[in-house]
Amino acid sequence: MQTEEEILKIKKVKNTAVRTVVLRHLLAQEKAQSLKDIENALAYTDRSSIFRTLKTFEENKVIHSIEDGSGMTKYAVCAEGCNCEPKDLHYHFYCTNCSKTFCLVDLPIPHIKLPENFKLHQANMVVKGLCDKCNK
Amino acid sequence: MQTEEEILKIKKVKNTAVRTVVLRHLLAQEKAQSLKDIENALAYTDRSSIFRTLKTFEENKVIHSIEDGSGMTKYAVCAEGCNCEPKDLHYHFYCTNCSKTFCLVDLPIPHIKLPENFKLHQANMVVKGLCDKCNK
DNA sequence: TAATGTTTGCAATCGAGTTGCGCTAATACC
DNA sequence: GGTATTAGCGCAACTCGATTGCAAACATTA
Repeated sequence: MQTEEEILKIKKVKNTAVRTVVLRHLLAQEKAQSLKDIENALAYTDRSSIFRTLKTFEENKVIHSIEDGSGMTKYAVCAEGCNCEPKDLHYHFYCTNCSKTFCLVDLPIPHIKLPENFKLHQANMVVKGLCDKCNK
Repeated sequence: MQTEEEILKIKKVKNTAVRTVVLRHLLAQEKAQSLKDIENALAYTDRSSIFRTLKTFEENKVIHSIEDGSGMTKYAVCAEGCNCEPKDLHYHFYCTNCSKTFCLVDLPIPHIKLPENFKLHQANMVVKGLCDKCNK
């Protein structure tokens, strides 16, 4: 397990107080977090600072973002060695009851045969339903 | 090809002027449409009326919605016989250049093995890149 | 026809995301 | 060390898609 400092160093992102606490929070969660989730967890850090931190992290592939259809973009730390290329992508599961988003990292996305001359760059795969806790 | 009236009858949605023009517009497009797209196309129909019409259509499975990550939900008419169940789902392609969303209806979603006790209800699969027109 | 329910248009509101700006901290340069 | 330059931060304001309250118009039923 890498520390926040190690991750930032590897991804060539300068370390700051805000970046450390945001990344620490993301590492501590097992579910992808929205801007609001992070804002609530870090009471003394401004929303726009968190927002810009997330942008920086995403540009430098520290984290990846997920559009789960909840209306809020969620963020999760990339796995070690991830370059956010199609081959690094995985499915996400969004629980429609508890609104949590799970990274299904063990479920790689199969090869997708696109129509002629289409070029694949990215993918956002979200399956929705009930998670184990809500499926009672 | 079914007419608007036939579709609404089958899906048990009462026909009205707004519903007819919205559905006609959606049927005439080959790309999924956003609320704004529809609003622009139907100059004399109020946005909130279109919005509520889309909600009604979605509830009654006349259309399905797609979150393509553009920030605007897009809508497309369901194929005949579609019940918006997992087996009816398909991938969508979002062109990051022209912002158009394509339904890849010929590309069914493979069976997804979820973790223990997770229940699949829906899926929102969007691959992103360049469409044939923009991939030059 | 009267009563009731549904649909529509307008205006206002909500909320996630984003930006401008001034201050402060860090870094580079002399 | 001292000063100039750059980067990061916090606050407040703003954007824009989505949503709602309300009253008028329309449709349905008794």
